[in-house]
Amino acid sequence: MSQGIPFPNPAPISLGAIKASCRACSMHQLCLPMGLDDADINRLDQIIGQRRRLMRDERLYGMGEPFRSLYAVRYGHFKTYQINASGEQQITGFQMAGELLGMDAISGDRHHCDAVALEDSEVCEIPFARLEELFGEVPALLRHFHRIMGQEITREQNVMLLLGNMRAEQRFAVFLVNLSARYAARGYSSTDFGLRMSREDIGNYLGLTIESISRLLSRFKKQGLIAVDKREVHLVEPARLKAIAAGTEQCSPMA
Amino acid sequence: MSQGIPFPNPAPISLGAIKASCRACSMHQLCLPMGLDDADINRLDQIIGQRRRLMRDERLYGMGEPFRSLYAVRYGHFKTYQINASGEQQITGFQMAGELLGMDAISGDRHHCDAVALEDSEVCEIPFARLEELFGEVPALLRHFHRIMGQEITREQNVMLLLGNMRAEQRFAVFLVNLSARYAARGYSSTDFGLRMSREDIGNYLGLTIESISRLLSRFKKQGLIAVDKREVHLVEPARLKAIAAGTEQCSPMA
DNA sequence: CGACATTTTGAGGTTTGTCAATGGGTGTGG
DNA sequence: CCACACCCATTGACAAACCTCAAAATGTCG
Repeated sequence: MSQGIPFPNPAPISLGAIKASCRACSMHQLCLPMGLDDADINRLDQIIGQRRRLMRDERLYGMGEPFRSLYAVRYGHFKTYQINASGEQQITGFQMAGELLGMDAISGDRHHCDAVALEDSEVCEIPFARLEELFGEVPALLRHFHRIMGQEITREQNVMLLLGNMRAEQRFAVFLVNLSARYAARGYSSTDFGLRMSREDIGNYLGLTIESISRLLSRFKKQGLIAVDKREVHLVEPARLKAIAAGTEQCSPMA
Repeated sequence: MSQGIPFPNPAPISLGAIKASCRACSMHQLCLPMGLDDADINRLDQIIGQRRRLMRDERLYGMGEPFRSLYAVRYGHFKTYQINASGEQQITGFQMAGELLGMDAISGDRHHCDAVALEDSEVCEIPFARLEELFGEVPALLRHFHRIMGQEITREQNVMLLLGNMRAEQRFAVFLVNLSARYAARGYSSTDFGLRMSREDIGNYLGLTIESISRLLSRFKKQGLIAVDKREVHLVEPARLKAIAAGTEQCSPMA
C-alpha cells in the first residue's frame, strides 16, 4: 500500500499519551510554537488539551457548533467547507500537518464551516480561552498567532484570485504547485505525493466540476507534465507546471 | 449633487486636528474601539497616529511596501486588489467607514495588496507595533482585534463561496445585498445608495466582465427589482433580491 | 466475487467572455 | 456657450470555456 507515504505518524510518541507535547512533535517548526524558546513551549504545552484521533470522513467540528478550541493538525489531512442556503457546499481549504483549524470561528462564538478528516488523522486541541490568557504572558506567541491569522487571510485572497481570474488549467496547476510546496516544506517529496482528496473535492475547491478535473489530469498527463496513477501524482516537469500556474505558459487543449 | 448622500464627513471635528480621537468618531461602535470603556479608549487614542486624507484614486499603500500600520477608514471608500504574475488584477474587497485595512500584511512584513481610495477619503493610521504593545495592557482590545481578523477570514470565505459556486446573477445579488446591509449597519438607507466603484471594479471583484455587470443591471431593472440611475441604486424589491442572493429564486434571463 | 463508488471519456448545451459599435456624461478649450 | 475628446456604460452578435447528461471503465470494500 502506497497510501501512507508522506505522513507515517511523524511524532514517535507513546501512543497512550493523552496530552500533546509540542517539543516532541515533528511539526513544532511549522505550527503554533514556531520560534518559541523552551520555557515558552513548556507553557504552551500546559494549556494544550487532549489529542484527538479521527477516522477518515469523521467530522472534527461542524458549522454552528459553539467555538471552544483551535486545532493543530498533527498528522493526516482535513478539508473545511461551507454550506450555503441552497445546500451547495464550497470547500474553503485543505489542511495538512502543522496547520491550524478553526480560525474562522474566532469572529463569532460558533464555527463557520465544517472540518472533516480526509484520512485517519490526529489533532491537538488548543482551548482558545486558555490560549488568550497565555497571550498576555508570552508576547512571542501572540505575534506568531497574528502571523498565522494573517497567513490565512492572504491564503484566502490567493484563492479569490484563483477563482476570480484564472481559467481551469491554471487553477489546477496552481493547486498542484501549492501542494508540492507545502509537502516540500514538511520534508517530503515535492514531486511525488498522493492526493488525499477525491476529484470531486478538488473540483469543488477550484470551482470546477469533477469531469473538468478528470480532463485536466488527462491533458497534463498527455503533455508529459505529470504522471498519475490513481491518486498518486508525480510531477514530471515542475518548472513548466509552475509556468502554467504563473500564467506565463499554456498547455494546449488538444495534443 | 447627490454624490455625497451617505457619507457627509461624519465626525464633526475641527479640521485642523492632526490626531484622531476615537471617542468623537462616529464609527467607534463599529471600529477597533468597539466595546471598550472610556479609559481604554483613551489609551487607544494615545497610540493612534495621524489621520490621512486621500483623494480619489490615491493609493494608501502598495503591494510589497513595508508594513507598519493598519488603517481604519473614517469616511470614504477603498478597494484592495492583488496583482498576479501575469499582471491581472483581482479586487479582494471594498472597504467603507469603520472597517480596517492592512490586515493581509500581518503575515509578512510587507503589504500583500494595493489599497486605493474610490473617492476622497480619510483614514486613521494605527501603528501596529504600538497596537501590539497595547494588547498586553488592554485584553478587551486584543479580543476584539481577534474578532475583526476572524471576520475578515469568514468574509473572504464567503467570497470564495460566491466565486466558486454561484452564477453571475446570484453573485451580483449577493453583492448588492451585502452593500445594503453594511450601509444599514452605519445608519444609512439600506435601499438607496450610490455605488462608489465602477462597473469594471464590480465585475473584477465578482469574477465577471464589465459587460456582464451591465447586462445584470439591465435585467434587474427590467424585472423591477431595482432602479438605477448612473451609479445611484434603489432596491425596489429587497426581499426578492435577497431570495436571489440566497439562491432560492431566480430572475429569468429574458423578460 | 459482486455491489457500489469513483473516475474517465464523449456529445451536446448553456453561460459567460470577447469583440465591436453606439450612447451618454463630463471636462476642456476655443 | 458650444464643440470636441475622453471615459464609462450599454447593447448586440458571436465564440469559447466549461457544465450537464450519459455511459463505460476502473477501483474499492465487504
